[in-house]
Amino acid sequence: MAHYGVERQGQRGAHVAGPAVSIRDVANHAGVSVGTVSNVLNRPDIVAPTTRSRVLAAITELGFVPNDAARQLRRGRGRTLGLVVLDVANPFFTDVAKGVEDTTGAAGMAVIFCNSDGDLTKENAYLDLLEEQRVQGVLITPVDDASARLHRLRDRGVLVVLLDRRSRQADICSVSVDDRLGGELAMRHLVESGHRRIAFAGGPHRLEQVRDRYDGALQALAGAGLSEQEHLRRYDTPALTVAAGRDAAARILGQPRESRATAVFCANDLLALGVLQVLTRQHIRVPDDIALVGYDDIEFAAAAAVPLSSVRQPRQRLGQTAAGLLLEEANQPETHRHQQVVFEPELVVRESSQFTRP
Amino acid sequence: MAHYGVERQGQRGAHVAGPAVSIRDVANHAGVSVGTVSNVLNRPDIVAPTTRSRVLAAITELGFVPNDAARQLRRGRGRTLGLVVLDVANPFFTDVAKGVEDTTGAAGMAVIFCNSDGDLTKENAYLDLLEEQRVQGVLITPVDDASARLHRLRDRGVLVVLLDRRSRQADICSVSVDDRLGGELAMRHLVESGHRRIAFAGGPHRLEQVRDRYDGALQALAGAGLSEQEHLRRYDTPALTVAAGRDAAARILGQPRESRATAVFCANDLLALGVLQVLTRQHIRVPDDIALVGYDDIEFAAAAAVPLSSVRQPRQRLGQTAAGLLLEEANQPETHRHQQVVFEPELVVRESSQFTRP
DNA sequence: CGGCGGTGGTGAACCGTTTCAAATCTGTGG
DNA sequence: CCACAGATTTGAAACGGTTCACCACCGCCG
Repeated sequence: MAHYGVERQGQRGAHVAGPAVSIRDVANHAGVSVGTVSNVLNRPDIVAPTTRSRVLAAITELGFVPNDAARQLRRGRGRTLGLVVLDVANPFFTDVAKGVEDTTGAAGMAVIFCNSDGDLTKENAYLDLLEEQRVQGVLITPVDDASARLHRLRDRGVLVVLLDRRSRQADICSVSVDDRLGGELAMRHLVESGHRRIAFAGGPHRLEQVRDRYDGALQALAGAGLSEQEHLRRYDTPALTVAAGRDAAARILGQPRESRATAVFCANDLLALGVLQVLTRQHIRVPDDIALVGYDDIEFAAAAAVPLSSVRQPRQRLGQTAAGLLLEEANQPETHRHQQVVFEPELVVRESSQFTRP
Repeated sequence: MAHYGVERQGQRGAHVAGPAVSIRDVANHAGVSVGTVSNVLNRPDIVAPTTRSRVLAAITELGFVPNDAARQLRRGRGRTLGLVVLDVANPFFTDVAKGVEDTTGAAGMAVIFCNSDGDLTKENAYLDLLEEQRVQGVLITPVDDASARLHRLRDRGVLVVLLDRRSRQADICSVSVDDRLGGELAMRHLVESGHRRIAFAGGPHRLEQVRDRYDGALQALAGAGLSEQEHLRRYDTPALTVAAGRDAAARILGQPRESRATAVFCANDLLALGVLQVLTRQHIRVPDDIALVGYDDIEFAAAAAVPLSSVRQPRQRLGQTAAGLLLEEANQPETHRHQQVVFEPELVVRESSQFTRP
């Protein structure tokens, strides 16, 4: 697909780009010293009104744009922060990112957005990069535990806040959602709907979110007096994507009809959408033949072939809160206390799991 | 929703963060000069093997991490680049972003991801920020024309590549998809399927993408000898989101049955999903009662309630190509020639528009 | 009229790299 | 034994801001 036509234009690339104007040029042009210009920029109140306006005029006239690298070099730390997520293509994370941006944008900070893709190597590469950038801090959903690496970062002065992951150490802030509870809610709902052969699709189990949701599911089973071996079957996926969901569905449908699961709980909505896609394509009725519950309640869950039951998380709030904690720690280090914020998830029941078999 | 429990931990925030180790410390520790350390970092080949390894040892021993701000200050430009998109929450843009990341990551560059949200004020604020960061370049899908602003950027030495938008000026690279053609394909398909009352949902018309897709649709109509007034009706939306789509659907359904559109062409898939959601909820059959075509062919289009016909764009490739052009211009400014790459879209017909009325 | 407090403004040091001319070292051929 | 080329290494000058000790000036009080 996508043939394309390139149109070459005669324009040569070499561009003039006159030497950038510096604070020094502004000072000359306004007939003041560099220190004064700097003051106009940073503490306008301490410079006399007439001087100030003269400097400001020079600034606009010359089109001066301060060089943040220089500022940063002198001040020690810049005004950017890093956000490392597991998957940009997952709407869950883009919503979280929106929340982060809300908060940081208001504070005039820039976000360097990094996508680890669930790959430890990429995660590390990005952390290196962020450290070289001397970011104020990092908001991260780590691929695995990573606490050693993160503590090292901290010791070097980079603030760290865990996102969508509960911190085990009391000295690192974290903002998360109770995934065990979420898993429990979903599973209890299925059990109470009468399901006795349930599939859990999710992975990699390296991800704490996946493990916790699974553990929560187990707990719900146990709570109902049902055994894991008899009633739950795990279908591991290599990633939490639509494609992985399609694959898991194929495996589930590979089972003989009489022992096949009557309900599937997916570790996130992308998986669930993938599963759903295969089920509908094979004319398997949802929820009548197989019920389905996802996780995250992304916007597309409600718009799916069969509106998807899902476990809702306060995505945007997650991002806002995490960014807020980071900014607080950056700006009031004396009064800041590390904390683990844990939100509560909420089950949203839609058609994909609405009542069924006895 | 989302009550939450905070658990405050006794840990105070104040953290030691010993003074960052600099190239000077490394030099001392290794018994060489700073120049040599710098050489080890940047041109390892010109330093004697024994010295090199001694320096490298010192680096790891002290845990030295180069300060990019200082490097940038000296070199003039940093190793970051800005990406400004209209909507992070739109999978189209996250796929584009993935493409950008592929290319830049391989080149060891970081991406500062900015979300203008279709808001000119935010767009400008982000451009200011990127300029202060002295990014190498900016990949941007502008809210409106913006060429004045972008040229000013350019003149200050920031490379600019237009993304998903064709550049009118020959001196700026652009990577886009032929939106007129896309609109034409979609509309022709509907017309050929027999539809004679068609709705176009999209907006704001400030966005060139929207205008072009609409114009393409008009062209297809004209090509079939059908008049705009009689056969097409525009439903403007304030944004290209699912919510806006739901709203547009309500307006479309507000029409009397006999004059109501029998097909809807949406300027993007998010809108289409919103429309679809309302239609299914109101038990209006798709495509029998109303056919539907979206645009972008995001992953969720195929997994929708009724698999969505859509106009596919090479999203990831768009990002890769744009980033590639930028890097090329940055690294070989002498040989670089500005160019406008235009990809061709492709109509993907699915159930939402599969044949219908005579 | 001299001393004084306060307001504005100055200028040089410094942040951590890169870069480059100059210094030093190592062999080598004469 | 020396001049000389090539290979390494050195040291100091930028880069563009922020910061801070210090200076100049002004009006006021005693």
